[in-house]
Amino acid sequence: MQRELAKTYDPQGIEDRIYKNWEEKKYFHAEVDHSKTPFTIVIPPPNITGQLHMGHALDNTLQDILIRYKRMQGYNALWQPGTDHASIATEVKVIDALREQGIEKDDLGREGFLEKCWDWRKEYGGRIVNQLKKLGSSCDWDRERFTMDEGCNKAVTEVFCKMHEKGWIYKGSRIINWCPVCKTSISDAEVQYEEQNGHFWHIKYPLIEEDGSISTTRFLEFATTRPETMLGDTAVAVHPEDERYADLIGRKVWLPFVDRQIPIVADTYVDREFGTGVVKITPAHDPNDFEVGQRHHLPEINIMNDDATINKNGGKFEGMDRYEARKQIVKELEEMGLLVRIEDYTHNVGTHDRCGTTVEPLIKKQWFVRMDELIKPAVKAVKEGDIQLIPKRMEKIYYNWTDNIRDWCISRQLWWGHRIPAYYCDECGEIVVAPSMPEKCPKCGCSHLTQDPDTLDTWFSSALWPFSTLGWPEQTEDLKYFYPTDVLVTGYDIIFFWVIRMIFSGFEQMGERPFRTVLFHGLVRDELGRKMSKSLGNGIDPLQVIKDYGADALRLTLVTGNAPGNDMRYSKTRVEASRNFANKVWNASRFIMMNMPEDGQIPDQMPEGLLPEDKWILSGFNNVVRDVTENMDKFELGIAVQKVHDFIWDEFCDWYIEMVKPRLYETADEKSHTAALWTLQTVLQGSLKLLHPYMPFVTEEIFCTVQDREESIMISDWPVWKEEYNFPAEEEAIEMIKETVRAIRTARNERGVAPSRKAKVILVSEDEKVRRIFEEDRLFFERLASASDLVLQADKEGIGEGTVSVVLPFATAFIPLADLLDVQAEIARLTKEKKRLEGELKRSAGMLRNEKFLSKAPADKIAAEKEKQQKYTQQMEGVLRELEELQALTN
RNA sequence: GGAACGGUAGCUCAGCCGGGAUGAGCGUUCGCCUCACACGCGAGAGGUCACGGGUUCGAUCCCCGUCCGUUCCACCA
Repeated sequence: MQRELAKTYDPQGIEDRIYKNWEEKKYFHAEVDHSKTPFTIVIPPPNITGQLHMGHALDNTLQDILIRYKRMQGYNALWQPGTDHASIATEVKVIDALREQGIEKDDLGREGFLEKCWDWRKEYGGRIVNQLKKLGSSCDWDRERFTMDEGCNKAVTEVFCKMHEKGWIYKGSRIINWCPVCKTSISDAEVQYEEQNGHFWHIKYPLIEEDGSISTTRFLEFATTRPETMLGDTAVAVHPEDERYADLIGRKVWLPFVDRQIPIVADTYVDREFGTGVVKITPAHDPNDFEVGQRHHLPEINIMNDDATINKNGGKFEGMDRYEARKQIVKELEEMGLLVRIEDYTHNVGTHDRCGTTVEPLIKKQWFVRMDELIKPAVKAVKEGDIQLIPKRMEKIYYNWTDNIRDWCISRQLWWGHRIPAYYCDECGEIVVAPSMPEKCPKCGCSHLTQDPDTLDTWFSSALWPFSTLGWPEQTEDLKYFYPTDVLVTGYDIIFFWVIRMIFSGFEQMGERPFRTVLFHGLVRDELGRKMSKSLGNGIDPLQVIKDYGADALRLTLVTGNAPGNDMRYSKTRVEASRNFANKVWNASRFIMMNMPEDGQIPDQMPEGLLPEDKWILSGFNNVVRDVTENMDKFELGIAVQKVHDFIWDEFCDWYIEMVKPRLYETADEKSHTAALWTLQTVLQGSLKLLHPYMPFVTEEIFCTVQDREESIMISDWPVWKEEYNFPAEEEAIEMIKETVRAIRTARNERGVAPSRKAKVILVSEDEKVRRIFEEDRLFFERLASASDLVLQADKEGIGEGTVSVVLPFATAFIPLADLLDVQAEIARLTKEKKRLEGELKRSAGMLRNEKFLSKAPADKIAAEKEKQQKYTQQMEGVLRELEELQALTN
């Protein structure tokens, strides 16, 4: 049984071997089993273009902890994995890769390009999956899905057709956000506002006089950040109650360059206080102007091509880039005397979150999802608590979005994605939405139809993920059994993109919430608190961390000391601390293995003759089991793992193992020896189980390989609180000894006594119970307190001068160290102690003298305070006695 | 403009749904290579819990205000 084990735990190699074994044994696989309760998590599907970053590492660590915990608790735990086609992200990458080979997207044509995308997916789609495995993720890989696999495609088509039929998906001309580089529309959620330094150009348009001539004296002045849009102006607006312009409403101004006369309209949208109180109106290129235009039936003049160059509506500026046109227009306005001044101006500019290009709002015919009705059940579910958001404050962010929701633009002018199942009749233009190409046009009967060239927003398919992965639209057994899922774990940054859309899709398609709980986590930032980003180059590669420190260390680091929804900082020293803990666990186990009997046999059941320290640690373990389980059920994973960590290190290793050593080295008492071994083994195993969800590899390595056990820890039973492990009396007794040991150590330390130098300890206590406790535990007490001999007595009989005294509430310990005794130093030490006790007694007395406290505070608080006071009083008496004697010596 | 989060030991952060700050890791001081572990052991030092009010017998915790930091939403042209 005894074998050579490395002095330090080295995760390299071990982790891969263990993971492979888990996979081979099919431990991650879940099947419908009505004898068990399901527990389901669907993975936020990583992009196929993705590389594992710290955000993924955190997200998947949390999911793995939950799924492993529930699996051990006996749930039928399914972690449904898969990847996302990531429409635009992938398309951009493929285009870039092709360009390096000198190939343009259009050269290949749609079919050819899509082939390249699928090649890409084949090559890189598995990469992130393998990286998730390195982390230890216990996903059911047999069920791996892809947002563009056959089933998901079917789900997308089904939803599109159903919602179209219901009138909730429609095609319309609306103002949308356009990316001139990606040449596609994007949704509101994909627009990122960035503060930029720009200019505010103050411009004036001449008034058209009554006789139709262009005035040379009367102008209407306004300001704009985008002068080039004036080419598309179809009005200027003032506030209806603005006296300055009251007489001008209904008249016209002259628009230079395009030589157009445009009306002055009155609209409350205008803020009289801002600038001159005049706004130019460009309905085709500004969302607010668009609305003004609708109200006043203004023409919408699009002045831009898809690449943001000016189109033929821009007259002589046709063909110019938007910024070039801007420059030119400003210059010419100045020459015409229509430029009043230029002001520096900092404002927010909408950019495309993928490529950073400034988006252009413009009018396009696109497909939209009507949101007003769809969102209602999603709001209700959160309001009524059917879906719980953790932390709760995320609800405010959620409602902020749902309350101001706008229709969702879902069509994209991209090729990689789900092609919109709409077909146009080449003859009559009829639109048919159907799962597949109709034989002929239902209106004119001709057989020439063309499918809509656009694809869907990538989030359209992700929104269906919780049920499409389980087989929907088929009514599969999996779907009935595993849906709704239990927990969704994700970052708060995709609450709008994904979480909300899954919720309303779940209600709409399944008639039920997609998950009960959403556990949000924050961002992993760098050591300086900055966001990790490619451009900053401050990203930390989790795979490198795994290589250097092990997956367990990384996982522990990511979950320790972090509360839901809060951002955290990555730091190397924290990973090192985690690695050190893995090593600590390893060595504690190594110690136990080294002391196992040759045949490895220890009793299964609790043996007779457990000593107080055995009962103490068992009781402590029992409490940790209860607390940790409670914390985990509340998703307080950081707190839970802290408790496991502290128990293993501070209680089990630092105290219990040290207490038990004499019994292991001196095997004279067989019964005591066996009791110690059984306790060590029982508490170690239980602790490993509690730790397993967090640190799956090291716990498995010890549980299986080191302890030579067939069955994996990951399918073992989660510990439960047991009455037979509950020993409150021993807890109290051992705590008393610990306190004494610590006080003696401190006193010796202050005297500069080396630990190797042992001295006699005389413990004086009138309390017979106290003396009995120390008598029973003298074996380890002597060792821990560096006592050569422990003498117990009821009074100070026979204690001579030259002893260091350590005053405790229940006893006083005397250490004869005549040669080292410095009376003045002793007096100083005791005086300090006296001062501390005086402070405590004052506080306590103050509270207990306060009649309002006595009359209003709960009884248990009062009792607790009285107990404290008594304890301090006793200790104070001892300190004063000792001080008196020492002072007598000096006289 | 609206909102949220954070301000606790030198650093990074837990915690506190009102009752002595025995908080954690790292760092630091002193002593130890003590037969599991120096990725370690023992013992310390270190905090007006941002500031000002209020509620309360009692506030680091609840309420209001202020300052500082971060973020989200809106986008006044």
